[in-house]
Amino acid sequence: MFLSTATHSIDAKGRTSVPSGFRDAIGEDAAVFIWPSVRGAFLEGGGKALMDSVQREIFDRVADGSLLPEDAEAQQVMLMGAAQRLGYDKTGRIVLPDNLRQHANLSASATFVGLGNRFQVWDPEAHEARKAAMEDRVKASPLVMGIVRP
Amino acid sequence: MFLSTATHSIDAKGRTSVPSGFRDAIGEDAAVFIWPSVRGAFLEGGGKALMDSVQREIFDRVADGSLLPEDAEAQQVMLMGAAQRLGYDKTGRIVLPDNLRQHANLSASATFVGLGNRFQVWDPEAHEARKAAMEDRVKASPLVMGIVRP
DNA sequence: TGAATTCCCATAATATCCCATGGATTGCCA
DNA sequence: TGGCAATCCATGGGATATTATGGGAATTCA
Repeated sequence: MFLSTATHSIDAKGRTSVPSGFRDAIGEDAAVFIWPSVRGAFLEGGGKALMDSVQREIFDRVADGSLLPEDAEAQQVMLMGAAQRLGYDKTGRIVLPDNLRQHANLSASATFVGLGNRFQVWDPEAHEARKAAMEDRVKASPLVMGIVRP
Repeated sequence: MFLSTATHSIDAKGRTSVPSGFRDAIGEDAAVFIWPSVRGAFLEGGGKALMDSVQREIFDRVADGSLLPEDAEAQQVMLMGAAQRLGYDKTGRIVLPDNLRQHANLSASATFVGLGNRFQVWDPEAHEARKAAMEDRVKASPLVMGIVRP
């Protein structure tokens, strides 16, 4: 499970460390899958398990009629077509390709945000602003915590 | 799994490199299967596993009555009948036959787009236009990401 | 025999691996 | 509980391997 938030530096080679907790969540195949979000200037990602889930989810929805084949293909193009498999070395580092860096406006460092089954990568300042907005929204919505089924 | 997008040059002999990530996804039999799309000026393709899946899928749908035998044969003609098995050499290159090149209007380079269990091959500019359209479509349709079942 | 195709080698750019280091945290044991 | 040792983590730099691509030699086909 991808948990917590960590900011790591991006060195001259474009390398950055995947948070160690994320690596534990991924399992044996040492790689993350990252793609540009269609919803803003940040990256989305996960492990192999997430990619498999996405693929199955798209298939199932087309099969049960809740997603048009054209929409399914659009999502596949924007997700699978843009996603990169980034293997990390023994020290847990990936290299962020230029196109991903540019999409998220990443320069000296990157903020990894765990979201359970997936994670996001933000420019640190952009994430601060985003987080403030999220806090307001949470306060105005029905909180899950407190009424979770035991 | 076929992931990411890569544009590779087509040299004077008609050779182009299959993206290395695609080769990893294919396995031991060093070949891709490519055919002209019936939906537009691009190519569709995959590995041996995809061809087997397509064949089984067609069979199953005929068996459960959701596909007419005549339609099944039509699809077989346009898919199996048009598909080419293109083996790649030690450096990962295939030669794109003329009929495929012409169908997709390929000249100096080809863009490979991973779509999970399959991929597409586009002329680079055509793919840019297509991708923009896909992005609009994605923004207007229910996103799979974010609500993937854990 | 001529044209096309396949195979093989070369190369520059890039990505990957490997070792080293410092800082912080954790664990252990008195 | 306090302090020392060991471990883990993030990061830097250099060495190695891979990739994409060009060109030539060998082979096949008509």
